[in-house]
Order: sequence, then C-alpha cells, then structure tokens
Amino acid sequence: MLLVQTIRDQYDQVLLGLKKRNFPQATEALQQVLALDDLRKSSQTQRDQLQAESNLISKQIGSLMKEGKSLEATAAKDQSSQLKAQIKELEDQHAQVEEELKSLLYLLPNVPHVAVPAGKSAEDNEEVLSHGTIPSLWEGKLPHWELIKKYDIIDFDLGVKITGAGFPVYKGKGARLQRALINFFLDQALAEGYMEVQPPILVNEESGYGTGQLPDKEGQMYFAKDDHLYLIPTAEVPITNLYRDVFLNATDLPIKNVGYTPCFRREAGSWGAHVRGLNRLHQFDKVEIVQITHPDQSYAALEQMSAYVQGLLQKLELPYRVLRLCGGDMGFTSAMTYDMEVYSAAQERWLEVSSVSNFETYQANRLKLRFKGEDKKSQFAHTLNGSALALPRIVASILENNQEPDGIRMPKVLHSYLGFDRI
RNA sequence: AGAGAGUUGGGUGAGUGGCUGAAACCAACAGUUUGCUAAACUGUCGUACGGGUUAUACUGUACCGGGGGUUCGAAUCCCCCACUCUCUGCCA
Repeated sequence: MLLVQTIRDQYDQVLLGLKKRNFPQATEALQQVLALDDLRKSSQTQRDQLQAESNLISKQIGSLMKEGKSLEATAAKDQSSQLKAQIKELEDQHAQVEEELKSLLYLLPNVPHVAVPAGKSAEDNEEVLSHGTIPSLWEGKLPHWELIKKYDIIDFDLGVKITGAGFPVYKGKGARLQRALINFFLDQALAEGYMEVQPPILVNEESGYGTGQLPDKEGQMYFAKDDHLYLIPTAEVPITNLYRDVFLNATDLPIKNVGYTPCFRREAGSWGAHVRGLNRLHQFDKVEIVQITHPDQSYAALEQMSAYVQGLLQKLELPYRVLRLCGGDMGFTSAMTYDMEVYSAAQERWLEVSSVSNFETYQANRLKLRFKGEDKKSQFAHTLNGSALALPRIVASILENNQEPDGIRMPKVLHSYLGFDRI
C-alpha cells in the first residue's frame, strides 16, 4: 500500500507512475486520498481537543469526590456527559474517514520505478538480454505432454481421478526429477547465503493482506472455509509474513530467506490452448527466495537476485531471456519486475519460469515491517522476492529441449541429485 | 472435540475503577569511575496518529490479545471473538 506521505511529497511521480500502469482516474484517486487525509487530520485534531477536555474534567471529578464536594462533582459529570456525545460523533466520523482512506489506498497499485517501460501488455515488455542457443531438434520431436506419456513419468489422468484437472501425479523418474530439482535449487540458494525456512502452506487472512493477495486476488486462492485459511499461491506469502509486525535493526539487513513449498492457484478463467500439460497447473512446486533490505540497497538486491536466477538457468543448460515488465503487465504490488523465460523447443515458445520483483515499501507498509536506522528513526524496509525456481515449466523445457530419439538427457548438475542421467 | 487457566512494554512480572503509559527486576543505550575487561553508580529507554518547530524542544490523543459495552472516568467490571497453556479424548 502506498504511503500517503509519498503521495503528498512526490505527487507528480506517483501520478506518472499510476498512468504508466494505465490506472484509470489516477488524478481523481490521488486527489481523493489527499482530501481524505486532510479530513482525517482535522477531524483528529478536533476530536483530540474535546477528548483532552473531557479527560481533564474526569480527573477533576475524582478529586472533587475525594474532597466531598458532591454538588460540584455532579455538575462536572453533566458537563462531561455532554462532551461525550460530541466526542462520540467526531469519533465515528474520524473512523469512517480512516476506513475510506484505507480502502482507497488498497485499490492503488504500487508506483513503478522510473526505469519501468510504459506499455499495456506483455507485448510491451522490454527484453533485457537473452542467453544460450535454441536447440534444433529432430523431426520426431514431441511436446512435453506427449513425452511424459511416452516415458510414463507424469500422469494427468491419475491426477484427475484423485483430485481434478491441473493436479498431476509424478511417477518414477518424474517424481525423482521433482525431488532433484527442489534439492538442487535449495542447495544453490544456501550457497548464495539464503537461510532455508519451511513455512506453513495455509495462511490466515492477515497474511493475505500483508503481501497484497487480499483484498485483490481473493478468487485466485483456495480457501478452507471452516478454518478460514487460504492455501498459499506462492511461498512469498508465508515467508514475507514472517516479518509482519517486526521491528528490525539496520544491522539485521539484508535478510535472505529461501523456502520450498507447493503452491496452489485456482487460475479461474485462465484455461485455454496455451496452458496444456505443465504450462499451467493448480498445484505446483516452487522454491522461492525472499529478501528484506535497506531501501538504499533494494535495487542492487534485485539485480543480484536476477543474476542468481540466471545462474540457475545456465547451470540447467536452458536457453532463456530476461524481460523487464512494462507498467501494464507488472503485478499490482511490484515496483519493478524481471521475468525469466525459458525457451521450450518443442512447443516453440517462451515459458515464464521466474518472476523477480522489488516491492519497495509497498508490502512493508501493509506488513508494518520496519527497521531502526543509524539515525534511530524507524522506517519501512524494502521487500523483494523471486522464484528460484518454479518447477513445472523447467521440467517441460528440460524434457523438450533435451529429447533424443531414444531418451531424454538430464542436465549434468542434476545427475548426482537424480541418481540417473537419462530418462 | 470436552473441562479449566491465561494473554500487560524487548524479556520476567506487579497492578481489581481516578494519584497507572503503566511498579520492580533484567536486557539495551549513553555517561561517570577504571590501565583494559568486569563491577558499581547516574541517566535514557514503547508504538501510532495529530499539533508545534528550519530541525529539536515541547505538547494532545489512542494503545495493557482483538472488537463491543457499562461509567463522568476502565489494564482493572460486563459481553463476543481470537490465540496460548494444562488435563482428558483423538491422531501422523
């Protein structure tokens, strides 16, 4: 959530930023925020003054009673009762203004960094770099949804039987490939200085608000109604929320956490021709990296995380490109996002396998994640996260890109994890 | 799931209607003392939102798990909810 102070101090930049996102009626929304904030301040001043008066009278009543001056005390009580009615009214008004302000702020997305390109959709994303060569496969190449049947390593029909569409069953070498990738990713992150955490995969409502999934993306999460808990769509939610309502010292920063979790997404209304096989699932596995940094360091951290993810793709010998998302394609809460896409050679298309974002103070403000700096003043930290990596599309591209007429080569770095080198 | 007990500032913990934003102790920070360390002593030591100031200072309000109520006045009384602990039950 944007800080009102930022909207006030950097009005033009914020407005420009919202326009870059194609946010409708940006000017009106910002004006309304400022108007509500002014109203909030003035109503608070009024209320506080009356409250101070009332507090004073109440104190006087106490001493009057002690001195046995019951007549004066009764008079004071009447006066206080009258004040109370006024205070109640101001109080309600103030609470209402604050509520309006908050729900308005919830609707405002983060302001993109100046380097974020303008644009409406994925077409306008900016290619930062590409790496590796696209393999030329022989004519009998198969898309991964055929390969998994041919080698009997991932079974969608079984998943349908026990759960439903989008919940595949990994079998034999398919299951071992999953486990190998998870371990490989975790080990790599550990070597990079991340601390491993294993968070719950159901979270409460506060956590959903903390990272910004709520109130916006309610319909995207599975919900356990009786217990009022959400299945996580990404480990970002529980890991970042570890630091909700936390006061850090500047010396604690940066905090670097990594965690593996399954992720659950309802993907309501997003099924179509391009989402066959592993391209889109309701349940998938992902290793997520999260950083909490000093505001001065967050963009350096973003670059570092991007480079780290690229390193993983290089080790897996996958051709990839890095995109800087445009304002229109970026997530609601992000200030800058890099997407890493891997080329899947049988589908002949790029698949997004990682998204690395800097949220600046947008999440920290909701989380109340602050630190005390050198000047002993509290300020909001910056939060970042990235997939490192999401498994299904990595699996898809490994299978497709490395297929040969008599089997599928596994990347060298995985051999020791897998215990085999071909499928 | 049933019964009972509890939730106070960074920690322990006192506080059953006004003198309590909250004792005491510990931790932390600053200073004094000391050759250094330690100890001792002194002081500081919550957060948020307002007012005020160039910035401090200063000042108002709210906050003792969350929400509501009683009262002139609530950490303290009442109601609802959440969570924690203990016992019983169930169980990987």
